Amino acid sequence: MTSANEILDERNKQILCAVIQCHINTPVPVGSRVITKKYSFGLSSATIRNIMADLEEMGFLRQPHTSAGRVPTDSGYRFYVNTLKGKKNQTNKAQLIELHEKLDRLKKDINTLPDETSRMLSAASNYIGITMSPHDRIITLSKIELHKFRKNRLAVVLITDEGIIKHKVVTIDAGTSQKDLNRIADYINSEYSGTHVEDIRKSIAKELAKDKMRYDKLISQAVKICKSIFSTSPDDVFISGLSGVLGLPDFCDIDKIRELLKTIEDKELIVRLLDLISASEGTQVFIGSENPLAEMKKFSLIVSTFKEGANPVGAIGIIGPTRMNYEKTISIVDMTAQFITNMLSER
Amino acid sequence: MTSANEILDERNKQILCAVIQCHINTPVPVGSRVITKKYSFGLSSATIRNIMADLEEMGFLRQPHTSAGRVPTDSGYRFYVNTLKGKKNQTNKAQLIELHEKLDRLKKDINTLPDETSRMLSAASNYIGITMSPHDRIITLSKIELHKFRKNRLAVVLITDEGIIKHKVVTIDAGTSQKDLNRIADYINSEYSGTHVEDIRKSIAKELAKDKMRYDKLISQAVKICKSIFSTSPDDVFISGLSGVLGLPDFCDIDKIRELLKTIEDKELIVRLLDLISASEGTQVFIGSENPLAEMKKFSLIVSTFKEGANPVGAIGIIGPTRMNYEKTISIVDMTAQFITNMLSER
DNA sequence: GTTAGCACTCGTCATGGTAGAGTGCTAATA
DNA sequence: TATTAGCACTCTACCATGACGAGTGCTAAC
Repeated sequence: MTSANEILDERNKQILCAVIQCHINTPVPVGSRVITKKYSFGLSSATIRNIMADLEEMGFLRQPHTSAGRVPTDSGYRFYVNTLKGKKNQTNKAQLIELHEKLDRLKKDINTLPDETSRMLSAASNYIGITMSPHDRIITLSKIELHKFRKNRLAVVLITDEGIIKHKVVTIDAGTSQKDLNRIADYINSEYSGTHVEDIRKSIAKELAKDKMRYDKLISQAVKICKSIFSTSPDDVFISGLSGVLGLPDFCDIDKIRELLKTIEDKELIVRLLDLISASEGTQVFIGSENPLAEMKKFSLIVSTFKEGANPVGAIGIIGPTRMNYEKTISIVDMTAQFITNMLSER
Repeated sequence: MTSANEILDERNKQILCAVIQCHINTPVPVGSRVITKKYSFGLSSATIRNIMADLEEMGFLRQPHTSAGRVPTDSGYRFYVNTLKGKKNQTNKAQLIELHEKLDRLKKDINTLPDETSRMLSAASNYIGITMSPHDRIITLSKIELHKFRKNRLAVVLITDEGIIKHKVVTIDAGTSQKDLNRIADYINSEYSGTHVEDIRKSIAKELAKDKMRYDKLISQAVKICKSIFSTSPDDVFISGLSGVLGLPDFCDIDKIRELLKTIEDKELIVRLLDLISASEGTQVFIGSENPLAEMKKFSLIVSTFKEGANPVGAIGIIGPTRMNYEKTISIVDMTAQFITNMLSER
């Protein structure tokens, strides 16, 4: 917040950051004495106490109970994260190299990439890694294939310019022959190849709205097929690192765990979340109550998008406790997104 | 175990079952008094106590500590489950109908069926539902399609007689044209259509072992492609109901939860498990230490397979605490497997 | 073979007392 | 005027204690 920058003088800012760093390292409320010991502000614990009382009044810290140390509030963390943005990324070089190596090992197949990436994210951060495959809005049809089997089943396979493959089984009129289907496929391919899938859907909807009778039976079948395959599905969300996060002292409460699991299990929710987020550019940080999802207001979320050329083709992110190592985690998410973007452009 | 049937007389069996039923209903050790109150064996608590001491000696019950009631051991549950097998399924009629309705709502698409089913299983049982799509061993190639994009990328799409679609992206020689690929696809389709995928893999391996030079470049490409797409992947495992299970008093221990999550997160493990299991017929019950997976020896597992004609095309199961409502859960798994088998044969 | 009765064991819960960490306030200091 | 030393106060965590209740095992009587 700029407001925080206005209210706080340099010294108070430094002490606030010190408190937060302390608390990120050790999951207990931090008292005035530890600050004087660990940092050399040249101030006594009494002075630190006064300042911490001020910071509490301003809403950056709070006391779990009287005569305990202080813990940061969401706005405290927010201030801290904002100061991080300003300064150059300080993440450990060795760690950086390790991350790069891990990323390099990811196969260059965009279809397995999300799963691998979410694993990698959780391993690197010790929090929960999530990835989402591209939204239809930004993927481009390369080819559609239709293959009939059984008497009235149709396998529809969609391949995009980005190398993404989607498939679906739909039911069709038993009368439709494979020859008809080939004609339909040819029609769609010639008409829509190179078009964004989202635009195809819109176009199809428009055609549907017009007088249906104007089209012959085949086209109406084609429209039906397209309509069903071009709908979004939450199958493309990958989440990992659940078991690891339970080791953190922040997750000692079983109800909190349940809440988290419930949110994460509902992939529709995560789709909505990442969808919402991929509208913006760059790496974003949501701290506790800032979280767009009500179910996640006790956790923090760091997300970014990766791109193919100018189009964002997917989102990645990390979910963790609000008491999170923001510096490290932000750089992991940021670097991963950039790395994947580069990787995709190299192909 | 038949050994139990030999050792135990009718009365002892009944009391053992009574203790187990009590404990399934309320998650506390059961004492001799509650047995006399809830059941009318016409025996005093003292007699029940003596019998319970006998049952403990025989390994069917155990005391968490002196002067606590008894809880069943794994062999206790095993005995109980065996008695269930004998008698006619007593599950609540209303529940049965509800289950049927839920199952009916599942779409008849074998590609979305596993996910939907696992959800349904967990909702019906309040435990964890898992499903696995068919193993290659038992699925039959209907058609393979090859589609080139970018300069050296190939989308391989596999459609089986069962209606299952699999896809993969592989890297190929940039020199291979779409025309060549069509020829390869034609070759595979003519040569292997109607063959079990597992057999195709074996055949391919054999051809590879022979002098490679005997085949022209195209065939060797084809072999390479087949080899890569016909490998198993753990993407076909669906798990749900995690958050629900945390409400159970059996999961009050955070370490136990972590153990469970770790097992479940590693889908390779689950693949191995269900693979192992689908070798046998019918509904199988694994109680605690009976579990084939070391990581799951604190939980119980009930599994079954569903079939397409004579071939099992997938496995379903439920994971829960050893203190599980076996009667209900077994019937849920059993019925679901049968229902899906019927559904598939109707198509 | 069954049962009543009794002594015994153990976990749970409420109580109280102590130690330690950390605060807020006040008065003294630079 | 800002800082600090000192002190009283508060609250938690921890431990020991004791009462209570649930449940057992054993014995003697039926």
